Amino acid sequence: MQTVDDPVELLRGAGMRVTRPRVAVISALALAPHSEVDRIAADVRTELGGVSTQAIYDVLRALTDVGLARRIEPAGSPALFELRVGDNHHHVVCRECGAVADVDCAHGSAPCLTASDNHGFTIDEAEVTYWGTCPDCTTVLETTN
Amino acid sequence: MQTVDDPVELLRGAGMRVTRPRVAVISALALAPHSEVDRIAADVRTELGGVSTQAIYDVLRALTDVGLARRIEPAGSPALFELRVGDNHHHVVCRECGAVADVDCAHGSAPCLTASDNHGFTIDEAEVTYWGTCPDCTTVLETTN
DNA sequence: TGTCTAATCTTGAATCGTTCCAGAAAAGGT
DNA sequence: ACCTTTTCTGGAACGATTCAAGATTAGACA
Repeated sequence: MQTVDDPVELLRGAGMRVTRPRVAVISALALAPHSEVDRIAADVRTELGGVSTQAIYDVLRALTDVGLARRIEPAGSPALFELRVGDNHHHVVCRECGAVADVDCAHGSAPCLTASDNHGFTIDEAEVTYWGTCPDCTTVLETTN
Repeated sequence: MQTVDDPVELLRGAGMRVTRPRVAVISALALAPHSEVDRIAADVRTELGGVSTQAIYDVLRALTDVGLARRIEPAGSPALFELRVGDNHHHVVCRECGAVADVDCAHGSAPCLTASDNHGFTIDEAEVTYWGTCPDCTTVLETTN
């Protein structure tokens, strides 16, 4: 899973131009999945020096458009990005600190697509967000009480 | 289902003050579930005249805090509100127009709480969002092609 | 029924995340 | 090397939401 594919390969494979900001963004996401834009921008700047916020947004949009990255938006959180795509996995989000972890789909490959009553909608994706408390925050809460 | 409980009763039952804006917001939500703040504000103003946007936000927060309303935030959409609470139901969202419909949980009462690997998280809710195309937009898309 | 106080509402400004715009820079095919 | 198209920069703008301070009001209690 943690196969950190060469960013250059990924970009070429998707028929995209290889630019420093893009490579840096992919590297940043490989090291820190579920990062928000600010975090990604900070990481990229650490590596490259000055890069405009706009460039980060543009790169992330380009990556998600071609399917190299995925954008998730848990309620109350800014957009988060990850490189793991195409396997219909889900997420657990910590109510306390916002930490996010991956969760493989519990029901197989294309599972949750079954809604009891779809109201005539054509459903193509089921997105599951588990809400709870992460190990760290659980510890803190117990200590506090 | 469409039991439009008396807003005043609901508020009293929750130990909340009964104010015109609150009653109007509840009425608006009863008639148009899954409304965004702007929509709710418009409906409330139609009924009461001038009400500040802030008041709408305050009322909605108060209602969600006591559990009379529920806030949902589909990715890319402003917050939506509904009165149907406590039954762990889910939503279908139209990718084209943003229309939202309710979907009863397919797996029973407290179902989706089972994650394959919870990474040590304590999970208390599973939120499912189905993405697809609503009947209206399906028709339009077919006509266009 | 009048008084009092905490809860609520108004007005207006501020914040956050994100997008739009126009021009400068640069990747990569020819 | 050159040229076209894509990408990046800088700065302004935007929508949704929240913050802050003071005026108003619902409802408990005398």
